[in-house]
Amino acid sequence: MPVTLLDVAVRAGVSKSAVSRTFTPGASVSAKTRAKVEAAARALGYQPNVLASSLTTGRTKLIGLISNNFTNPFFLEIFDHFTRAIQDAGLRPLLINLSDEVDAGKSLGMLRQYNVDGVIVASSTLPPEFAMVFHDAGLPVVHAFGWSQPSPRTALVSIDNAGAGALAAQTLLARDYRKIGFLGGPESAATTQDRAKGFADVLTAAGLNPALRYAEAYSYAAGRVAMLAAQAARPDVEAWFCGDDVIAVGAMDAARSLGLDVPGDIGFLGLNDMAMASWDRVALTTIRQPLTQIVERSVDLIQRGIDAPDEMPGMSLLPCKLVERGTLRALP
Amino acid sequence: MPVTLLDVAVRAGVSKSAVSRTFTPGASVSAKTRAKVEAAARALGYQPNVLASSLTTGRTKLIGLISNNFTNPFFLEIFDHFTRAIQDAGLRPLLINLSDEVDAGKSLGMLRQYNVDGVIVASSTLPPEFAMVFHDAGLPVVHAFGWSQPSPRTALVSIDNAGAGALAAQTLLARDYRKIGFLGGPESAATTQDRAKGFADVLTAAGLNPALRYAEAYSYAAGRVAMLAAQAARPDVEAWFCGDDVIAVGAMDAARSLGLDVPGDIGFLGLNDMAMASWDRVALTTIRQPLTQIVERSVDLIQRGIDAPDEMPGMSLLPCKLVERGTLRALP
DNA sequence: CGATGTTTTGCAACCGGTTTCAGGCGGCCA
DNA sequence: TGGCCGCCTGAAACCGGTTGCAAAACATCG
Repeated sequence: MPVTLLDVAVRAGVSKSAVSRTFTPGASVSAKTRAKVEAAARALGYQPNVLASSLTTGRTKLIGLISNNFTNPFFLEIFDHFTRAIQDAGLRPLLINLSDEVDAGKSLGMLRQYNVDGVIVASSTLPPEFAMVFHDAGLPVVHAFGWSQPSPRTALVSIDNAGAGALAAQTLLARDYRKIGFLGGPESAATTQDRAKGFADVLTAAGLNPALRYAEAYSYAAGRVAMLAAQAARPDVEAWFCGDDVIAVGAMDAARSLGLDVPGDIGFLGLNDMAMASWDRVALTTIRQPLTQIVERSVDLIQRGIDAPDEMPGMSLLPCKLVERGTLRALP
Repeated sequence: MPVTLLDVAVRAGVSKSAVSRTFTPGASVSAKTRAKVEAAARALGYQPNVLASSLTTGRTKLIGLISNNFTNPFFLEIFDHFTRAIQDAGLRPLLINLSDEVDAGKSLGMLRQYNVDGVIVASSTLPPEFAMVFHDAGLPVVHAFGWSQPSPRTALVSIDNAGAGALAAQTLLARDYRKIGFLGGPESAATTQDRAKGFADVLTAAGLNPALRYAEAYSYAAGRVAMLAAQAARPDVEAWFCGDDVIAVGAMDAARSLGLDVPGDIGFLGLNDMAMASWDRVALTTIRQPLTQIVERSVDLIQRGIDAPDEMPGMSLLPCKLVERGTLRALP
């Protein structure tokens, strides 16, 4: 049923090679032949079969897009941007939902069956070793939203997590908060640790001693229970920097359920700037991740990795920006 | 670099065919040969190349997953379920983000290049004709969350939209609302029309005349502006049934910005039951779509379509259920 | 033990492309 | 007009698998 290269060749009265060359950029075909082939191809509605050509070229234009975060609404925005950027680069995303799987080997197996040209790991909770597995298998890989190690062995695009933590601390200090806490995502995630460190360093330098607490997941529910516990343990804290917007919302709802007013009695600062942070009923003051740039840079790096597999992996740490809304008290 | 079938054959001391047959369920191989091959394959870490085999079998185990809704948070849940269900069925999702593209031909071209085995269209705003394009091209297709036509020509899995509208109307009537409105999604979407009709039919039968209004998109912002306009035109309405949760939240925020109390002055009923509907600060009374079942049924139908391409397309309309929270006044 | 029937096996062709290679053709120059 | 060169072209091999077919191996039975 589908029309093949041979069909086009016959109709155009040329060889298979001629047709193939017509569709291969930079190949040697005369203008006359090309015209005949293109006419025939158009008449027949020919679509070259990427899979067949991948056999000889070794290129599928398939990118494995791996994530384990299908519950945090910020990731819908991430997927939106990633799928568009991948498509616009002439590639196609093969999506892998890890759920709770942490064994990269299984994903590697899946992706190798399809000969993907590269892999993008979009996750802030997976360890660098996860991405390394693909690297070791010879696949170009970019870890987006990952942990900024001193000398990363895979390409990495992320925010400067320590910098974001520092910005958060400065933001709270500037608003005259002195009893300050950090409510991070899962404690095991290195991104969380970086944020905590950048945050704590600034505060210690200011002679303060921040409370440090962690939610068990990047979710509303986890933020809620973590804040209930935090309020029991540290009711003195006046402002919390949360490692994620959705955790922040959960935490704020917990605070309100205890009769506290935001930002009157207690302040909250988020991280990400998800779409819902700007809803009236949320109006979360937060630190924005430069999502568009992270995605653009990731796709750019993956393409580089495909074109020049031997180049050193790149690392991009992008700066964050404060977005002022209504969950912190005003500047004095 | 990657190990091929031939490598395994050489190592096991058998022919290519023997190796191929070992990995083909139901093929004729002796236990002895199979053992040798499996040992060799294991030792070499062999992964059969799905793409190469697809050349002869015509099967890629690739499913095109198409959507144009990457901003409605409910769709993150949908993607989560779909990607998992597709993976669990031994298939892989090739994701296409339509953005504003409405020409199915372009997607068809992309997907044919990869010889996908089937297509799932996950969208409540795309017309049935969109899915038909794939059907006409000979590809199994399922339209999930689509419009329930009397005699669908492609497989369809969706809620009973008219039924959901009727349930909404009954819910509002039971709570003694009499001035009632419908704030739907895009007016051009047939799903919206079905919901409006089911809703209006019940109310007309009760001697009432509902206000009908439409938001321009399934988004918070669209819900907000639509409600501001609605309040200007129909300030008498006491309860609105919104065609989507996120529209409902936008509408409620608009109402609050006008000084109205929910549910004291005005009631709201949503549709979907997205995760955030249960957040304290939302607590939206809404009609739940049976997401898990819709996804399961869709994947089931796609597999049927692959196995028996000539069968009649199936249609599944699943019932919805009311989820009571805090945005409607209590039952009398 | 030979005849017959049933598995199992390898060869070779094929899927839809790409690419090497040798030769054909036309153009240019002397 | 002949010779040389460079650009195009088609034949054929190949990518990594699958599968029809015929022969080999094995099992069964009289």
